[in-house]
Amino acid sequence: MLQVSVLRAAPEEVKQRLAKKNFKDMQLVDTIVQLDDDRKKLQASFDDTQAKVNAASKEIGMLMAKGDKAAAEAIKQNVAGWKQELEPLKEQMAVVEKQLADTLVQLPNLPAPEVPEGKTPEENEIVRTGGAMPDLGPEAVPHWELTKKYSLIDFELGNKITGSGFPVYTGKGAKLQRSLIQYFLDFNTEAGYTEYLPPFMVNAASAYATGQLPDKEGQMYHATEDDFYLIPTAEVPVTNVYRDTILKEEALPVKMTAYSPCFRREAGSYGKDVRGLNRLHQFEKVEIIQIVHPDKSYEVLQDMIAHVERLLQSLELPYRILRLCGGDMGFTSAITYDFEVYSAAQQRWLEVSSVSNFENYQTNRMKCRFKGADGKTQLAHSLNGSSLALPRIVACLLENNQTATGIRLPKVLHRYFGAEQI
RNA sequence: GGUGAGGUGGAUGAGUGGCUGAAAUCAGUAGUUUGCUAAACUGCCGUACGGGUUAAACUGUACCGCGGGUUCGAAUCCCGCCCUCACCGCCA
Repeated sequence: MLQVSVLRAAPEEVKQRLAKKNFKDMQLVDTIVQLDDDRKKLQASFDDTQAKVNAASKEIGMLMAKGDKAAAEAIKQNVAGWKQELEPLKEQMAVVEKQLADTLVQLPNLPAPEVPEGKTPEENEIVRTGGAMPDLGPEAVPHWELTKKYSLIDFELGNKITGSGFPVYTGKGAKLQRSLIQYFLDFNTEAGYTEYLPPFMVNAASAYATGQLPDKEGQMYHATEDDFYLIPTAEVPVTNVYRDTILKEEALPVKMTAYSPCFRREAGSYGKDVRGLNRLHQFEKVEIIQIVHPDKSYEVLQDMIAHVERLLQSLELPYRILRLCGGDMGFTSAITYDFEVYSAAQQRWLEVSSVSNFENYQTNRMKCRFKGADGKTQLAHSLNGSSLALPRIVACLLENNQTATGIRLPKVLHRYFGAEQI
């Protein structure tokens, strides 16, 4: 969440930047500043009164020790009065603090200056395009036919076992998943990321810290008996490794990578968007996460983009990198670059990665700080990106590499998959 | 799931109602001294939210797993919850 100090310092500038993100509820900014004023006043008066109570209590203790019971009793009368004053103050403070917290989380992160103006995905900016477009013959088919033809994925079986959006990978299809996960993790750890294998369910505090709650509650599967949430991405458990911690400056940057299945309810999706592997309720993904010094986060963002780009290049897929416009960005992000690969048979671009700098929006919620050389603690910056989400990569690999005799695999996968084609 | 024992500052660990935001030791850090692959001594060394200051200094409040309660006063007493450990049960 945003820091109140930022809102106080320049409320009008904050509003302007929020407007770029297509945020409408501008009076919230003023509401927050007002609530914070109220909070400060209440605390000042509460603290003053409490100080009197504390001083009196100490005095009572000393009088009792001396045996001056009468004097002690007299002071007790005063204390009783102050305590009555404290009760309503305490209640008001709790109310104001809750309002402040509830309001503050309604503000999205501020977009970085270089975020393009725009409200819809059409207004995203294409940064660059890479890889060679395949030249498929007219007999090319979409991946949902290929997965059937080669017995790689059984969507109907998934329907029976669970429901739609829960595919069952079989035989070489399952092995391809495993190969990709293994390859992606190796690629990341070789670049200095430490591998984590996190829990696939988190508690509410963790979901709140990375911003899934309260904003996207309906997107997550919720195990109500134990109040756990199935993770929508490994970002949630892995970023929370550093919740409520104060790092040493020399511990930065923290670089983490993790494989996990991702669970998303995707309520309201339909049509060709959800056909085959395009959108699932459960899918596999490898994520990269960094926690860095605030001065370095934009440099690191470029590193992460280059890292994901190299990974896509190694898979020999045609791709493009988009800089998302303000209106299409996520709630918690300051800037986001999406990676899309071209699905030759569907003739459309499919998102396979999203690399974002959250600046201190997540770390402020998480209370993830570091102690600088000057001894002061300050919030770190957090970033993350997919490297990569599997389903659409698989869709493109299958479609773009289909031949009359089978499906070719890119060189880097040969040793993981144990064969050069399917 | 059951029974028992516990959860104190970076670590170990003292503290059963007031003089404890918390002993002591270790680690960390600044310095002094002696000098040589280091030792001794001294100071400093939690977090959050306020007040205050150009910035400090200084100062108020809260925090000893979390949340309530008793009391003039709670790390200390009571209740609920969470977690850890041991044993039992169950089990990949």
